[in-house]
Amino acid sequence: MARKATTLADVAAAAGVSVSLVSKVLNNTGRASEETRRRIHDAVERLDFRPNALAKSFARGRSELVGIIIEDASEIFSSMVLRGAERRLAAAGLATLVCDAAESDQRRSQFVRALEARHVDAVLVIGSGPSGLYPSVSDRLSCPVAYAFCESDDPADVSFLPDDHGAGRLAAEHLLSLGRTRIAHIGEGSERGAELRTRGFVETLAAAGHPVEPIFGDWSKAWGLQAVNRLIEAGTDVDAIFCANDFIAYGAYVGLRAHGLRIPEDVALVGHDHFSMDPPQRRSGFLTTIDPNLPALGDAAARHLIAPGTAADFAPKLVVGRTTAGGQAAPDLATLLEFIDQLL
Amino acid sequence: MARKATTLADVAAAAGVSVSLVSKVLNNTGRASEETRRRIHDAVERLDFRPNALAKSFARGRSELVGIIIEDASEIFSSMVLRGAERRLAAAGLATLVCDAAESDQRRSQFVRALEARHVDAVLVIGSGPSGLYPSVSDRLSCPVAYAFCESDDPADVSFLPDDHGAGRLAAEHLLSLGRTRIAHIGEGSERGAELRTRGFVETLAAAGHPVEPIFGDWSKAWGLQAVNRLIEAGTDVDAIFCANDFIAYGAYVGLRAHGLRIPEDVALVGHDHFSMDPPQRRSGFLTTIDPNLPALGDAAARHLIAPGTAADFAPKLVVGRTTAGGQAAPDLATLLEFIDQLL
DNA sequence: TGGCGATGGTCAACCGGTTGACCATCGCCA
DNA sequence: TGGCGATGGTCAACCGGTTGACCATCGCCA
Repeated sequence: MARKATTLADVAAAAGVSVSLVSKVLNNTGRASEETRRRIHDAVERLDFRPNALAKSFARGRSELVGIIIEDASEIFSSMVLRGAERRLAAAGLATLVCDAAESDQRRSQFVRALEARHVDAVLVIGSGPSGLYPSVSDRLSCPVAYAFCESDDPADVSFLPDDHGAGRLAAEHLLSLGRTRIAHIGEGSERGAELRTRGFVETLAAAGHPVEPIFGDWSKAWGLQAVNRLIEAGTDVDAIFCANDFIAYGAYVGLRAHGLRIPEDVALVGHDHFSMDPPQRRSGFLTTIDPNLPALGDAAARHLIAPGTAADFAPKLVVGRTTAGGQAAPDLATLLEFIDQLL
Repeated sequence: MARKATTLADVAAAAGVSVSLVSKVLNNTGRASEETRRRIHDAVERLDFRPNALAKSFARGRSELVGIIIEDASEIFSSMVLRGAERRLAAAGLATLVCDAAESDQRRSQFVRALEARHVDAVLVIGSGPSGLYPSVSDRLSCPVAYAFCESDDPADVSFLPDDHGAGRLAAEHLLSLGRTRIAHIGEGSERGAELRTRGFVETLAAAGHPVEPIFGDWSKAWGLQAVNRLIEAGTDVDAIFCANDFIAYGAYVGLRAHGLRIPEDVALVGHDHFSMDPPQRRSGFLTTIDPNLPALGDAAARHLIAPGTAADFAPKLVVGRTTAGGQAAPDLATLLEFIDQLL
């Protein structure tokens, strides 16, 4: 414990060469004979030399640290983005300094100053979705900055947003591919992401000759239930529904079942988000849904910071479950129990 | 952007003093006349000097960085602990390097090495609850280490665990204070935390002359529902139930209502965890529950690292809701809708 | 045999702070 | 008037790497 760590100088002495040569050999720069390299690596091994990252950073003027400013780390979507970004950065040997700004201007400013002081190599901002513009912090930082899961209010900044329009299109294409034609959409009425999903969905269906009259509420299961009741009471004849998120879809499921409709035989059901809130692990297989691929979004933003220009795909993915897949066997007992728990 | 940052030397030149004096004045060490201090602070202001944290850390041999190894950052309980720890560390000017080990030995080792290389000042390990012992990493690190939300397998380490036994006691005391006497417990049968809650609950009631026969299942709403059915079908006469977590309590609520029982008039209901999984924000007011106070646990662990010996309280807290509080007005419409959504 | 490029290495400055040793000056007291 | 402690400051080494300039030696070719 705390025995003086071995330094480059120790290694140099042990190998009988200069400190600078050791540095060069370990960084694969400069020339050295095979014999000398071997002696140096031997010494490194014997003395268990691990370079002092602090000194290294200082000497290089690069901290090998990336700052991440996140508006709400406990929010599930942001945290997915964060997770994807962190993995990519860690793989590149970059550690991350995560700051939860908690929507506070003061905390945000404080963090920006702290990150600047620590000379981070780059900063990634993770916002709280596509609603509204994020106040740019780029001019207060002297390193590259990228914005993920939000759009900077400075057009010069690089922002990464999920493809909500594409998500809607994907849902529409899936339902069309199943031969459904009497299609409804239960949307959400206030957020930009929902609006884009609705547009992607409606436009794709319109182009295929199937006009849709979306109806709008909030993100809740209660709204999904209510919306289905409203559709059925109005006599609307549907064989497929796309819901703005999975909660709404769960509510819709209950509503459809309550009216004696079979899923997917009578009505195919598609959600969006690809997660159940019930115990932490994701469950899949039940609800067909669109996965917004948020870790890939974070990954793409991180890659942009590490190596600008690298192409990265973060398109939403269709996840087919039993609410659209036809002809599958009856659910087994475990699945059934899980499902009851889901609905409860 | 990227204009050469001002250094101590710039400030010293501007103030007409030596670099070392500036350093001493800014760190409040060493002596200087009022006049000189003023000139230095003026120069700092004018040149917008912000010390290079990288150089500072290097010179001091302290990184002002704390490593946090967390087994699953997306898990709600761990993340509460993390949040509490981060706030405390940030308040002390310490930035955190968070590593999500994802239960992988390899990643864990990798992180330990990385943290050691970066010369972090301390390391906090956040485990995944009181089940099992956490393999100590202290001997691979040359800085203080603390364990939160898990217990290290090395007795020499300092571990912080939630007081599950106290949580059970708290639930029992609350129900007793309401005059309930025919009390049941719906427990969970596999995890150590649940076991401790059960013991705290049962022991407290036994001491008060009210023996309890706990029944055990899993953490699900389905189990809560099933357990209530089982109790009622067995003819058990209860006026209060403590459930191992909130999910079970929700299920129990549905079961009780289905049997026409009023809550809290006929049966008082207490859960544990203090969160609803439905949309990210916590909702309260409905279910009486025990809050394990996990942010305070994280805070306490962080304080231990910053200033060992500091007393810190992280006892669980009783949160009284409408499932035990009697005599309150009927819920308003908004609450009712929220509740329906909760149950769905 | 003289010149030149390649090979294998050393030297010293530098990154930007911190810290202990040291020094000059001043006022006060004996 | 000599000595001493307090005041206000400077000097230089140090933290542990990195990097460009430079140098000696060697083999090869003209």
